[in-house]
Amino acid sequence: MESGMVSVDGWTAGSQVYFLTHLHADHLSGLTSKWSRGPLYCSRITARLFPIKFPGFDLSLLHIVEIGQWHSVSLLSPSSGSSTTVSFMAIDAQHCPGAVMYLFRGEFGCTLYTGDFRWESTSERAQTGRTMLLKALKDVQLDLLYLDNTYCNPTYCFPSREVAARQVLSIISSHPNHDVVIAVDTLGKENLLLYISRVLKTKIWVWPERLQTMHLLGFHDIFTTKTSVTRIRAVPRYSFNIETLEGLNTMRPTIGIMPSGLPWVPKAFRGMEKLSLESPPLLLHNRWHTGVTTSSTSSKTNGGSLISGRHDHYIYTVPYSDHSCFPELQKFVEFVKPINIKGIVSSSACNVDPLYHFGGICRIQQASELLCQRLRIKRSEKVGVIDMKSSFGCTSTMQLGRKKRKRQISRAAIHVSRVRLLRRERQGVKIVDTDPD
DNA sequence: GCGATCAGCT
DNA sequence: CACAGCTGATCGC
Repeated sequence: MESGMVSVDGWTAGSQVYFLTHLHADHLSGLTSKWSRGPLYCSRITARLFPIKFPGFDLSLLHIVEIGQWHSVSLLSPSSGSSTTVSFMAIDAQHCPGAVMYLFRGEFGCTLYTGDFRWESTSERAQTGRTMLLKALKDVQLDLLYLDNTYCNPTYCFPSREVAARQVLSIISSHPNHDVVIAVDTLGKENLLLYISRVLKTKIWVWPERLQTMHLLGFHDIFTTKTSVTRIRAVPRYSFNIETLEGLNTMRPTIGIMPSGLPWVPKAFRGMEKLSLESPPLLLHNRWHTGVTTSSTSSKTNGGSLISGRHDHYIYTVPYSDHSCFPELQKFVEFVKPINIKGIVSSSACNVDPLYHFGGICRIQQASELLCQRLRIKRSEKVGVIDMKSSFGCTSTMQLGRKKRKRQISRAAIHVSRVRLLRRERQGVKIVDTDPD
Protein backbone atom coordinates (compact mmCIF):
# COMPACT_ATOMS: atom_id res chain seq x y z
CA MET A 1 0.00 0.00 0.00
CA GLU A 2 1.45 3.33 -1.04
CA SER A 3 0.39 6.93 -1.00
CA GLY A 4 1.95 10.31 -0.57
CA MET A 5 1.60 9.83 3.15
CA VAL A 6 1.70 6.25 4.31
CA SER A 7 3.31 3.03 3.11
CA VAL A 8 2.63 -0.39 4.56
CA ASP A 9 5.22 -3.07 3.85
CA GLY A 10 6.43 -0.90 0.99
CA TRP A 11 9.85 0.70 1.10
CA THR A 12 10.18 2.89 -1.93
CA ALA A 13 10.59 6.64 -1.58
CA GLY A 14 7.66 9.02 -1.48
CA SER A 15 5.93 8.38 1.83
CA GLN A 16 6.16 10.31 5.06
CA VAL A 17 5.76 7.35 7.40
CA TYR A 18 6.29 3.64 6.90
CA PHE A 19 4.52 0.72 8.55
CA LEU A 20 5.78 -2.84 8.84
CA THR A 21 3.30 -5.65 9.50
CA HIS A 22 5.76 -8.45 10.22
CA LEU A 23 9.29 -9.66 9.60
CA HIS A 24 8.91 -12.12 6.73
CA ALA A 25 11.26 -11.47 3.87
CA ASP A 26 8.62 -10.91 1.22
CA HIS A 27 7.43 -7.87 3.17
CA LEU A 28 10.89 -6.42 3.59
CA SER A 29 11.99 -6.05 0.02
CA GLY A 30 13.72 -2.69 -0.24
CA LEU A 31 14.27 -2.28 3.48
CA THR A 32 17.91 -2.37 4.58
CA SER A 33 20.02 -1.61 7.64
CA LYS A 34 20.81 1.76 6.10
CA TRP A 35 17.19 2.87 6.11
CA SER A 36 16.76 6.66 6.28
CA ARG A 37 13.52 7.43 4.45
CA GLY A 38 11.51 8.17 7.55
CA PRO A 39 9.94 6.83 10.72
CA LEU A 40 9.13 3.12 10.69
CA TYR A 41 6.20 1.89 12.78
CA CYS A 42 5.92 -1.72 13.93
CA SER A 43 4.72 -3.82 16.84
CA ARG A 44 6.75 -4.24 20.02
CA ILE A 45 7.69 -7.82 19.23
CA THR A 46 8.72 -6.95 15.69
CA ALA A 47 10.90 -4.17 17.12
CA ARG A 48 12.56 -6.66 19.46
CA LEU A 49 13.32 -9.03 16.60
CA PHE A 50 14.28 -6.25 14.23
CA PRO A 51 18.04 -6.12 14.90
CA ILE A 52 18.41 -9.78 13.88
CA LYS A 53 17.28 -8.93 10.38
CA PHE A 54 18.81 -5.48 10.26
CA PRO A 55 21.95 -5.20 12.37
CA GLY A 56 23.10 -1.63 12.63
CA PHE A 57 19.67 -0.18 11.88
CA ASP A 58 19.14 3.29 13.30
CA LEU A 59 16.75 2.30 16.08
CA SER A 60 15.72 5.91 16.70
CA LEU A 61 13.66 5.59 13.50
CA LEU A 62 11.71 2.68 14.96
CA HIS A 63 8.35 3.54 16.52
CA ILE A 64 6.40 0.99 18.49
CA VAL A 65 2.67 0.71 17.90
CA GLU A 66 0.96 -0.80 20.91
CA ILE A 67 -1.77 -3.27 20.05
CA GLY A 68 -5.32 -2.03 20.58
CA GLN A 69 -4.40 1.61 21.18
CA TRP A 70 -5.06 4.56 18.91
CA HIS A 71 -1.95 6.45 17.86
CA SER A 72 -1.74 9.47 15.64
CA VAL A 73 0.76 11.31 13.53
CA SER A 74 0.60 14.67 11.82
CA LEU A 75 1.41 14.57 8.12
CA LEU A 76 1.28 16.85 5.12
CA SER A 77 -1.71 16.24 2.91
CA PRO A 78 -0.44 15.55 -0.61
CA SER A 79 -3.51 17.18 -2.12
CA SER A 80 -3.80 20.38 -0.12
CA GLY A 81 -0.30 20.69 1.27
CA SER A 82 -1.68 21.46 4.69
CA SER A 83 -1.22 19.46 7.86
CA THR A 84 -3.52 16.52 8.49
CA THR A 85 -3.77 13.90 11.19
CA VAL A 86 -3.66 10.17 10.55
CA SER A 87 -4.80 7.88 13.36
CA PHE A 88 -3.84 4.26 13.42
CA MET A 89 -4.21 1.15 15.52
CA ALA A 90 -2.45 -2.20 15.44
CA ILE A 91 -4.39 -5.43 15.89
CA ASP A 92 -2.93 -8.90 16.39
CA ALA A 93 -2.77 -10.61 12.99
CA GLN A 94 -2.12 -14.07 14.47
CA HIS A 95 0.31 -14.79 11.67
CA CYS A 96 3.82 -14.98 13.03
CA PRO A 97 5.28 -13.41 16.20
CA GLY A 98 4.90 -9.64 16.07
CA ALA A 99 2.56 -9.68 13.06
CA VAL A 100 -0.15 -7.03 13.17
CA MET A 101 -2.85 -5.53 10.98
CA TYR A 102 -3.17 -1.75 10.82
CA LEU A 103 -6.37 0.24 10.91
CA PHE A 104 -6.00 3.79 9.59
CA ARG A 105 -8.30 6.75 9.88
CA GLY A 106 -7.79 10.13 8.30
CA GLU A 107 -8.99 12.48 5.62
CA PHE A 108 -8.89 9.55 3.19
CA GLY A 109 -11.44 7.66 5.23
CA CYS A 110 -10.97 4.39 7.03
CA THR A 111 -8.62 1.70 5.76
CA LEU A 112 -7.70 -1.67 7.21
CA TYR A 113 -4.53 -3.38 6.05
CA THR A 114 -4.49 -6.95 7.28
CA GLY A 115 -0.96 -7.87 6.24
CA ASP A 116 -0.63 -11.62 6.39
CA PHE A 117 -3.16 -12.83 8.92
CA ARG A 118 -5.09 -15.82 10.23
CA TRP A 119 -8.65 -15.34 11.43
CA GLU A 120 -9.54 -18.42 13.47
CA SER A 121 -12.90 -17.61 14.92
CA THR A 122 -12.53 -20.29 17.56
CA SER A 123 -9.38 -19.05 19.21
CA GLU A 124 -9.21 -16.73 22.17
CA ARG A 125 -6.78 -14.42 20.40
CA ALA A 126 -9.23 -13.98 17.55
CA GLN A 127 -11.87 -13.03 20.05
CA THR A 128 -9.66 -10.26 21.38
CA GLY A 129 -9.00 -9.01 17.86
CA ARG A 130 -12.67 -9.20 17.06
CA THR A 131 -13.56 -7.09 20.09
CA MET A 132 -10.91 -4.50 19.18
CA LEU A 133 -12.10 -4.22 15.60
CA LEU A 134 -15.71 -4.10 16.66
CA LYS A 135 -14.99 -1.25 19.02
CA ALA A 136 -12.79 0.61 16.53
CA LEU A 137 -15.29 0.27 13.69
CA LYS A 138 -18.34 0.79 15.87
CA ASP A 139 -19.45 4.05 14.32
CA VAL A 140 -17.39 4.26 11.20
CA GLN A 141 -17.63 2.64 7.81
CA LEU A 142 -14.61 0.70 6.57
CA ASP A 143 -13.91 2.22 3.18
CA LEU A 144 -11.11 -0.01 2.04
CA LEU A 145 -9.85 -3.39 3.11
CA TYR A 146 -6.44 -4.63 2.03
CA LEU A 147 -6.84 -8.35 2.48
CA ASP A 148 -4.38 -11.25 2.78
CA ASN A 149 -5.66 -13.04 -0.31
CA THR A 150 -3.05 -15.81 -0.24
CA TYR A 151 -5.75 -18.44 0.04
CA CYS A 152 -8.64 -16.44 -1.31
CA ASN A 153 -10.26 -19.25 -3.25
CA PRO A 154 -12.85 -21.80 -2.11
CA THR A 155 -10.29 -24.48 -2.98
CA TYR A 156 -8.43 -23.55 0.15
CA CYS A 157 -10.21 -24.99 3.10
CA PHE A 158 -8.20 -26.24 6.03
CA PRO A 159 -8.70 -26.80 9.75
CA SER A 160 -7.60 -24.59 12.63
CA ARG A 161 -4.00 -24.69 13.73
CA GLU A 162 -5.08 -26.40 16.91
CA VAL A 163 -6.53 -29.29 14.92
CA ALA A 164 -3.54 -29.38 12.59
CA ALA A 165 -1.17 -29.44 15.57
CA ARG A 166 -2.97 -32.50 16.88
CA GLN A 167 -2.50 -34.13 13.51
CA VAL A 168 1.22 -33.45 13.68
CA LEU A 169 1.34 -34.93 17.14
CA SER A 170 -0.47 -38.05 16.08
CA ILE A 171 2.01 -38.54 13.23
CA ILE A 172 4.93 -38.22 15.62
CA SER A 173 3.32 -40.51 18.18
CA SER A 174 2.76 -43.18 15.57
CA HIS A 175 6.49 -43.17 14.84
CA PRO A 176 7.92 -43.59 18.34
CA ASN A 177 11.30 -44.75 17.11
CA HIS A 178 11.78 -42.31 14.28
CA ASP A 179 13.61 -39.06 14.18
CA VAL A 180 11.31 -36.25 13.12
CA VAL A 181 12.21 -33.21 11.06
CA ILE A 182 9.67 -30.40 10.77
CA ALA A 183 10.04 -27.75 8.10
CA VAL A 184 9.74 -24.18 9.39
CA ASP A 185 10.76 -20.69 8.30
CA THR A 186 12.86 -18.10 10.10
CA LEU A 187 9.77 -16.92 11.95
CA GLY A 188 6.37 -18.50 12.52
CA LYS A 189 4.81 -21.79 13.64
CA GLU A 190 6.33 -21.45 17.12
CA ASN A 191 3.05 -22.49 18.71
CA LEU A 192 3.15 -25.79 16.86
CA LEU A 193 6.62 -26.49 18.20
CA LEU A 194 5.69 -25.39 21.71
CA TYR A 195 2.70 -27.70 21.65
CA ILE A 196 4.78 -30.68 20.54
CA SER A 197 7.39 -29.90 23.15
CA ARG A 198 4.82 -29.57 25.90
CA VAL A 199 2.86 -32.72 25.13
CA LEU A 200 5.85 -34.95 24.42
CA LYS A 201 7.89 -33.36 27.20
CA THR A 202 10.88 -33.02 24.94
CA LYS A 203 13.14 -30.27 23.75
CA ILE A 204 13.18 -29.44 20.07
CA TRP A 205 16.31 -28.90 18.07
CA VAL A 206 16.58 -25.68 16.06
CA TRP A 207 19.46 -24.14 14.14
CA PRO A 208 21.53 -21.54 16.01
CA GLU A 209 19.95 -18.40 14.54
CA ARG A 210 16.49 -19.82 15.20
CA LEU A 211 17.48 -20.44 18.82
CA GLN A 212 18.43 -16.80 19.13
CA THR A 213 14.99 -15.84 17.81
CA MET A 214 13.32 -18.23 20.26
CA HIS A 215 15.23 -16.65 23.13
CA LEU A 216 14.22 -13.15 22.01
CA LEU A 217 10.63 -14.36 21.97
CA GLY A 218 11.04 -15.48 25.56
CA PHE A 219 11.14 -19.23 24.98
CA HIS A 220 13.88 -20.56 27.18
CA ASP A 221 14.76 -24.20 27.96
CA ILE A 222 12.43 -25.50 25.26
CA PHE A 223 14.68 -25.37 22.24
CA THR A 224 18.21 -26.63 21.86
CA THR A 225 21.00 -26.77 19.32
CA LYS A 226 22.28 -30.11 20.65
CA THR A 227 21.18 -32.92 18.36
CA SER A 228 21.81 -35.57 21.00
CA VAL A 229 19.04 -34.54 23.39
CA THR A 230 16.01 -34.90 21.13
CA ARG A 231 14.65 -36.83 18.19
CA ILE A 232 12.60 -33.85 16.99
CA ARG A 233 14.20 -31.15 14.90
CA ALA A 234 12.77 -28.04 13.31
CA VAL A 235 14.75 -27.39 10.14
CA PRO A 236 14.68 -24.57 7.59
CA ARG A 237 12.15 -25.26 4.94
CA TYR A 238 14.68 -24.77 2.19
CA SER A 239 16.76 -27.65 3.50
CA PHE A 240 13.74 -29.93 3.52
CA ASN A 241 13.22 -32.17 0.54
CA ILE A 242 13.06 -35.79 -0.51
CA GLU A 243 16.79 -35.98 -1.08
CA THR A 244 17.81 -34.76 2.37
CA LEU A 245 15.21 -37.01 3.93
CA GLU A 246 16.48 -40.00 2.01
CA GLY A 247 19.96 -39.04 3.11
CA LEU A 248 18.89 -38.90 6.76
CA ASN A 249 17.22 -42.27 6.42
CA THR A 250 20.51 -43.90 5.49
CA MET A 251 21.63 -42.98 9.02
CA ARG A 252 18.49 -43.30 11.13
CA PRO A 253 14.81 -43.87 10.39
CA THR A 254 13.44 -40.36 9.94
CA ILE A 255 10.12 -38.85 8.92
CA GLY A 256 9.58 -35.34 7.64
CA ILE A 257 6.61 -33.13 8.42
CA MET A 258 5.69 -30.23 6.17
CA PRO A 259 3.22 -27.89 7.87
CA SER A 260 1.70 -25.82 5.10
CA GLY A 261 -1.56 -24.41 3.88
CA LEU A 262 -0.45 -25.13 0.37
CA PRO A 263 -1.40 -28.52 -0.85
CA TRP A 264 1.81 -30.39 -1.34
CA VAL A 265 0.39 -32.42 -4.15
CA PRO A 266 2.25 -34.84 -6.33
CA LYS A 267 2.78 -33.30 -9.72
CA ALA A 268 0.60 -35.95 -11.28
CA PHE A 269 -2.39 -34.38 -9.52
CA ARG A 270 -1.60 -30.78 -10.25
CA GLY A 271 -3.25 -30.71 -13.62
CA MET A 272 -6.48 -31.88 -12.06
CA GLU A 273 -6.33 -29.10 -9.53
CA LYS A 274 -5.95 -26.46 -12.19
CA LEU A 275 -8.87 -27.76 -14.16
CA SER A 276 -11.28 -27.39 -11.30
CA LEU A 277 -10.62 -24.18 -9.44
CA GLU A 278 -14.28 -23.54 -8.85
CA SER A 279 -15.08 -26.99 -7.59
CA PRO A 280 -12.01 -28.18 -5.75
CA PRO A 281 -10.81 -31.70 -6.27
CA LEU A 282 -12.46 -34.04 -3.86
CA LEU A 283 -9.20 -35.76 -3.36
CA LEU A 284 -7.64 -32.69 -1.81
CA HIS A 285 -10.53 -32.00 0.44
CA ASN A 286 -10.63 -35.54 1.61
CA ARG A 287 -6.97 -35.51 2.37
CA TRP A 288 -7.43 -32.58 4.64
CA HIS A 289 -10.66 -33.52 6.26
CA THR A 290 -9.99 -37.13 6.92
CA GLY A 291 -6.81 -36.36 8.74
CA VAL A 292 -3.22 -36.91 7.85
CA THR A 293 -1.81 -38.35 4.72
CA THR A 294 1.55 -38.77 3.23
CA SER A 295 2.64 -37.12 0.09
CA SER A 296 5.45 -37.22 -2.34
CA THR A 297 7.14 -34.36 -4.07
CA SER A 298 8.40 -33.87 -7.52
CA SER A 299 8.88 -37.21 -9.03
CA LYS A 300 10.96 -36.22 -11.96
CA THR A 301 8.96 -38.36 -14.31
CA ASN A 302 6.47 -35.73 -15.25
CA GLY A 303 2.79 -36.46 -15.19
CA GLY A 304 3.27 -40.18 -15.31
CA SER A 305 2.38 -42.47 -12.50
CA LEU A 306 0.65 -41.39 -9.34
CA ILE A 307 2.48 -41.25 -6.04
CA SER A 308 5.80 -42.89 -6.52
CA GLY A 309 6.19 -45.34 -3.69
CA ARG A 310 9.15 -44.72 -1.45
CA HIS A 311 8.62 -41.01 -0.83
CA ASP A 312 5.41 -41.85 0.94
CA HIS A 313 7.26 -43.35 3.83
CA TYR A 314 9.09 -40.15 4.59
CA ILE A 315 7.08 -36.98 4.15
CA TYR A 316 3.81 -35.98 5.76
CA THR A 317 1.99 -32.84 4.75
CA VAL A 318 -0.18 -31.25 7.41
CA PRO A 319 -2.47 -28.27 6.71
CA TYR A 320 -0.97 -26.04 9.40
CA SER A 321 -1.21 -22.54 8.01
CA ASP A 322 -0.49 -19.04 9.29
CA HIS A 323 -2.76 -17.58 6.61
CA SER A 324 -6.53 -17.52 6.70
CA CYS A 325 -8.34 -20.12 4.65
CA PHE A 326 -11.22 -19.14 2.40
CA PRO A 327 -14.11 -19.62 4.84
CA GLU A 328 -12.20 -17.56 7.41
CA LEU A 329 -11.63 -14.78 4.87
CA GLN A 330 -15.30 -14.82 4.06
CA LYS A 331 -16.25 -14.52 7.72
CA PHE A 332 -13.76 -11.72 8.15
CA VAL A 333 -15.07 -9.72 5.21
CA GLU A 334 -18.62 -10.18 6.43
CA PHE A 335 -17.47 -8.99 9.83
CA VAL A 336 -15.72 -5.77 8.79
CA LYS A 337 -18.10 -5.05 5.88
CA PRO A 338 -15.76 -3.00 3.69
CA ILE A 339 -16.92 -0.85 0.80
CA ASN A 340 -13.99 -1.99 -1.28
CA ILE A 341 -11.35 -4.72 -1.10
CA LYS A 342 -7.91 -5.12 -2.56
CA GLY A 343 -5.70 -8.15 -2.30
CA ILE A 344 -2.20 -7.63 -0.93
CA VAL A 345 -0.68 -10.63 -2.67
CA SER A 346 -0.05 -9.90 -6.29
CA SER A 347 -0.67 -12.98 -8.28
CA SER A 348 -0.80 -13.68 -11.96
CA ALA A 349 -3.70 -16.01 -11.29
CA CYS A 350 -7.05 -14.26 -11.02
CA ASN A 351 -8.50 -16.98 -8.83
CA VAL A 352 -7.53 -15.21 -5.61
CA ASP A 353 -9.09 -11.83 -6.43
CA PRO A 354 -11.03 -10.85 -3.29
CA LEU A 355 -13.54 -8.79 -5.24
CA TYR A 356 -14.36 -11.78 -7.41
CA HIS A 357 -15.32 -13.82 -4.36
CA PHE A 358 -16.47 -11.15 -1.93
CA GLY A 359 -17.63 -8.40 -4.26
CA GLY A 360 -21.19 -9.29 -3.36
CA ILE A 361 -20.62 -8.43 0.26
CA CYS A 362 -19.13 -5.09 -0.80
CA ARG A 363 -21.93 -4.34 -3.23
CA ILE A 364 -24.51 -4.90 -0.53
CA GLN A 365 -22.45 -2.61 1.63
CA GLN A 366 -22.14 0.01 -1.09
CA ALA A 367 -25.85 -0.09 -1.74
CA SER A 368 -26.70 0.49 1.90
CA GLU A 369 -24.01 3.14 2.15
CA LEU A 370 -25.46 4.95 -0.84
CA LEU A 371 -28.81 4.83 0.84
CA CYS A 372 -27.34 6.32 4.00
CA GLN A 373 -25.63 9.03 2.00
CA ARG A 374 -28.87 9.98 0.31
CA LEU A 375 -30.57 10.12 3.67
CA ARG A 376 -27.82 12.32 5.02
CA ILE A 377 -28.00 14.64 2.06
CA LYS A 378 -31.73 14.78 2.45
CA ARG A 379 -31.26 15.81 6.02
CA SER A 380 -28.64 18.36 4.90
CA GLU A 381 -25.92 16.72 6.91
CA LYS A 382 -22.35 16.55 5.81
CA VAL A 383 -21.13 13.50 3.97
CA GLY A 384 -18.94 11.06 5.83
CA VAL A 385 -15.30 10.21 5.49
CA ILE A 386 -15.70 7.94 2.50
CA ASP A 387 -15.65 10.88 0.14
CA MET A 388 -12.06 11.46 0.97
CA LYS A 389 -10.85 7.94 0.62
CA SER A 390 -9.45 8.35 -2.86
CA SER A 391 -6.49 10.29 -1.52
CA PHE A 392 -5.32 7.06 0.03
CA GLY A 393 -4.15 5.65 -3.23
CA CYS A 394 -2.49 2.41 -4.09
CA THR A 395 0.29 1.82 -6.53
CA SER A 396 0.65 -1.69 -7.68
CA THR A 397 4.17 -2.95 -7.43
CA MET A 398 3.51 -6.06 -9.40
CA GLN A 399 6.30 -6.61 -11.82
CA LEU A 400 5.52 -8.28 -15.06
CA GLY A 401 7.59 -9.98 -17.65
CA ARG A 402 10.66 -11.54 -16.15
CA LYS A 403 13.65 -10.88 -18.26
CA LYS A 404 15.74 -13.85 -19.04
CA ARG A 405 19.34 -13.12 -18.66
CA LYS A 406 22.07 -15.07 -20.32
CA ARG A 407 24.05 -17.04 -17.83
CA GLN A 408 27.75 -16.52 -18.07
CA ILE A 409 30.58 -18.05 -16.20
CA SER A 410 32.56 -14.92 -15.57
CA ARG A 411 33.51 -14.82 -11.91
CA ALA A 412 35.73 -17.09 -9.93
CA ALA A 413 34.08 -19.76 -7.82
CA ILE A 414 35.92 -18.45 -4.80
CA HIS A 415 33.79 -15.31 -4.91
CA VAL A 416 30.58 -17.34 -4.87
CA SER A 417 31.84 -19.33 -1.94
CA ARG A 418 32.59 -16.17 0.01
CA VAL A 419 29.17 -14.69 -0.68
CA ARG A 420 27.54 -17.86 0.52
CA LEU A 421 29.62 -17.94 3.67
CA LEU A 422 28.78 -14.34 4.45
CA ARG A 423 25.09 -15.04 3.98
CA ARG A 424 25.32 -18.04 6.22
CA GLU A 425 27.01 -15.93 8.83
CA ARG A 426 24.14 -13.46 8.71
CA GLN A 427 21.13 -15.66 8.21
CA GLY A 428 21.78 -19.21 9.15
CA VAL A 429 23.04 -22.44 7.77
CA LYS A 430 21.70 -25.39 5.96
CA ILE A 431 20.90 -28.03 8.44
CA VAL A 432 21.86 -31.22 6.78
CA ASP A 433 25.02 -29.60 5.61
CA THR A 434 27.81 -32.03 5.20
CA ASP A 435 30.19 -29.85 3.25
CA PRO A 436 32.38 -27.50 5.22
CA ASP A 437 33.84 -26.40 1.84
C1' DG B 1 36.44 -6.06 -4.04
C1' DC B 2 32.01 -5.29 -1.96
C1' DG B 3 27.20 -4.82 -1.33
C1' DA B 4 22.76 -4.60 -3.56
C1' DT B 5 19.56 -6.59 -6.47
C1' DC B 6 17.50 -9.68 -9.64
C1' DA B 7 16.20 -14.22 -11.76
C1' DG B 8 15.33 -18.84 -10.85
C1' DC B 9 13.83 -22.40 -8.16
C1' DT B 10 11.35 -25.06 -4.61
C1' DC C 1 -0.11 -22.47 -8.48
C1' DA C 2 4.06 -20.87 -4.86
C1' DC C 3 3.48 -20.20 1.99
C1' DA C 4 8.79 -17.71 2.38
C1' DG C 5 13.40 -17.65 1.23
C1' DC C 6 17.81 -19.66 -0.54
C1' DT C 7 21.14 -19.46 -4.36
C1' DG C 8 23.93 -17.80 -7.96
C1' DA C 9 24.68 -14.14 -11.35
C1' DT C 10 25.16 -9.54 -12.44
C1' DC C 11 25.67 -4.66 -11.81
C1' DG C 12 27.18 -0.29 -9.88
C1' DC C 13 30.28 1.87 -6.99
